[in-house]
Amino acid sequence: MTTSAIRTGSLARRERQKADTRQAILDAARELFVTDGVEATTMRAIAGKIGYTPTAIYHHFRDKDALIKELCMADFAALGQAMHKIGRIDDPVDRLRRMGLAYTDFALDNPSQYRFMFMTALKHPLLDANGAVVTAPDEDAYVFLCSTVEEGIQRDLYRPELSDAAELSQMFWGGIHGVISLWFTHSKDPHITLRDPRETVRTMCDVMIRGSVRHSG
Amino acid sequence: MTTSAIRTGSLARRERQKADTRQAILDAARELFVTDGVEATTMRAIAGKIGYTPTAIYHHFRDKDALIKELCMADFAALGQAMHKIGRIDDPVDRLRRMGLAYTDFALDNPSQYRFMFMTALKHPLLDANGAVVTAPDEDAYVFLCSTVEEGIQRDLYRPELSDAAELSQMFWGGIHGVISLWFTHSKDPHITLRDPRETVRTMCDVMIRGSVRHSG
DNA sequence: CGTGCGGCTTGACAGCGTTAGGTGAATTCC
DNA sequence: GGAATTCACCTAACGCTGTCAAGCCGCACG
Repeated sequence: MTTSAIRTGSLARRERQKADTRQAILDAARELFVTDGVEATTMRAIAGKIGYTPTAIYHHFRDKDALIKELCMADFAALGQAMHKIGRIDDPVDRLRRMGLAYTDFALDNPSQYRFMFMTALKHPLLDANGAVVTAPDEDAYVFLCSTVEEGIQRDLYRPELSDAAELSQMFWGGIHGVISLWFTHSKDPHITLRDPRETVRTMCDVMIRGSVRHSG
Repeated sequence: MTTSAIRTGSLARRERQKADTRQAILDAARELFVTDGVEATTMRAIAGKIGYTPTAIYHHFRDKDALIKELCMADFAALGQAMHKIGRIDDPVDRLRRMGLAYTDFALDNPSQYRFMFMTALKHPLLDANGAVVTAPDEDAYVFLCSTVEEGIQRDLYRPELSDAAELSQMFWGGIHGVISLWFTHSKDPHITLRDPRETVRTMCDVMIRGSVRHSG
């Protein structure tokens, strides 16, 4: 009894300590990724920031990619949460517009995360600890977008030729994503002076919605 | 006279040989960049492909970035040329639509080039051999886009509140760019099945133009 | 014929992600 | 209580990268 209680207590403490270290790695990595960028952040820098050797990280994460993806998943969850806050709005078209603006805010407030989430191709699909393909966390936000568009289609709010919810969703998503990513890659380009991306996205939402709905006159 | 003729001849040959080597480097780099990607292509691989030592490249280009940019500039020129082929179309709105489709074709036909041209941030601005800031070659296509939009505004083809040519241009450009870049980064994502990007761009052009022009009923 | 220029090579450096093998303290077993 | 075991972490190294200082060597020139 006592031994078992001690054992479980010891085990629990050990696991908690390991979890703490793991979290410390994640925190250090997140901070460096945000300030220096993902590519420029080295495993050695992450380890040094928390007083460990680089190899220690490999006891908690398979490789650098796994570490990045772990952070990425949390970001997808945060994005999904931001999207769901919009869920209350009744009119699916208005909801779509609000989602676009919220998505833009998320991207511009978390540029480093956004870059990795949507501007880099994944090498191998996300795998969890068991090696199984992880149900995409971004499915959350994307499915929410699709269902909002689908709802508008069902209610005959969009023009009849725009009946493909997936295509329409990808048009909206892609459009906003494009303005955002152009801002990230070219805002410091001396040759092109970009307008404020929030303004451009706002205009784009207005234009796209007006071009999509029925009785647009 | 004769000596001067000989000297110039020798010099010319030498310079031609150097230019040939330089071009060989560019050709090898281009091929490897396209097949393996820019990041995955090493200086050693480029040099090996044409039978030189890696350091030989540094006698023709300041560093890897300069080599990449040299290729990039040629691509910008090609894109500009593709855009100018559209220049004949009278109606600036129709011209805009055609430019969007041509831009999409260029991107999907030259994915590797496009990736570097518009999906990576430049570290330092383009410098020519003299160290002066190079007049942006992409200005060509971008200025062409802006002037097409501006022409439409001048002719009162767009809605009165859409009077900012730069914002409108960046909205069109960003929108199309977004669909394309989402395709590049997520077309192999098992969680999201993207529609054919050409189709999505076509729909987007229709929607955006209908949402932008006057008398849209 | 000597001299020098310059394209190219040799050999190296520092840094990267990553790995095999070892250390030492905490825990468990007898 | 002493021995055995576990395991988080470290030491040392590997192969790779972009890049550079110094030297070689053939060709053009005085």
